[in-house]
Amino acid sequence: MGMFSKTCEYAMRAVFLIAHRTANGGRVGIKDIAASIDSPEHFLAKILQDLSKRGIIQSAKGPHGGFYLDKKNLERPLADVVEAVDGSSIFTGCGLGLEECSSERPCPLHNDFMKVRNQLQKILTSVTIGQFNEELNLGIRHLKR
Amino acid sequence: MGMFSKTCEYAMRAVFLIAHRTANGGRVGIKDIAASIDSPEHFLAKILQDLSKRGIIQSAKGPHGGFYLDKKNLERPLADVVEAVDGSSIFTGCGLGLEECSSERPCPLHNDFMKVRNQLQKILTSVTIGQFNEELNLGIRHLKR
DNA sequence: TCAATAAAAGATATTCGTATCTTTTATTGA
DNA sequence: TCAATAAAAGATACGAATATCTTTTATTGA
Repeated sequence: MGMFSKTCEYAMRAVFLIAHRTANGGRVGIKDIAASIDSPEHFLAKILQDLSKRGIIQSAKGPHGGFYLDKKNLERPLADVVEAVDGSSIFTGCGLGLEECSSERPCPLHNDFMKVRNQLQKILTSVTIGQFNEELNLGIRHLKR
Repeated sequence: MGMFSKTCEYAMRAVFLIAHRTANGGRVGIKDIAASIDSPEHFLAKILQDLSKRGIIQSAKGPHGGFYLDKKNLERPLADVVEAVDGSSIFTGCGLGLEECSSERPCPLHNDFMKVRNQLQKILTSVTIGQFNEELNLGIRHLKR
């Protein structure tokens, strides 16, 4: 696996896609999303249900229903999605898996890993969900394959 | 999970411990290692068997047997351990899990993630397995809890 | 040669992330 | 009111990572 769980990868791709597709109003359905980001439909549905319950994305049932994002959520940092799905351990956990690793009681890699984690956190908190809408429109950023 | 698999975390802690314990000759047994890094003994045994087969660590059977490291392996970069266990995807993979993510066909986070991965790779290739022996002796670095 | 030691190897079990399928609930428009 | 739509919710399945236990092989020293 990469830096994040598969679940989290799908979640990030999905929120980017939803932002891109609904920035000008409207909603996008689960089938459409799944096809657009190349993810298993029913599995993604579970993930989006969860994000919806947490208020990170919006959803509506029935005809013309689907997923969308309100203004506030468009400006939300991607870190919120990651934290909702994978937890905050990616930002705070020890690289060697120690429970009590800290500056006072460091593992061999503590100092080095702090830098990596901080950089990662900086990126994920500064990137917003809606930030790539234009580049996705232009087709110079991709969410599948 | 964190940045690496649990298997990889155990592997890293184990090689640091073996280096620390056998730098001045001798060997260290699996029970001792497992207790010293707080890992399940039989599971760790499998991991070390694999590292041994790959030549990243040395082992000897029988009385006074155990695991150890030769001079060459002491100077090996930690990246070799990570790559042996988790593969190289941590250094090269797309943050969003895309197969064909590249500078020519980037995902939204491609540029940002390249920096993180490069920094990680730089750290893991510059850190050697034997680098922390002294600090482990002094008890200012830890490998358990 | 033999008994003790310790890793290697094999078999099996468990847990969790991932995935699929079915049923239910809410919404819409005719 | 009704049929169609689409997400929510529930149940189940699958596979890989994690973990445990047993048997085998190699080595040592007496």
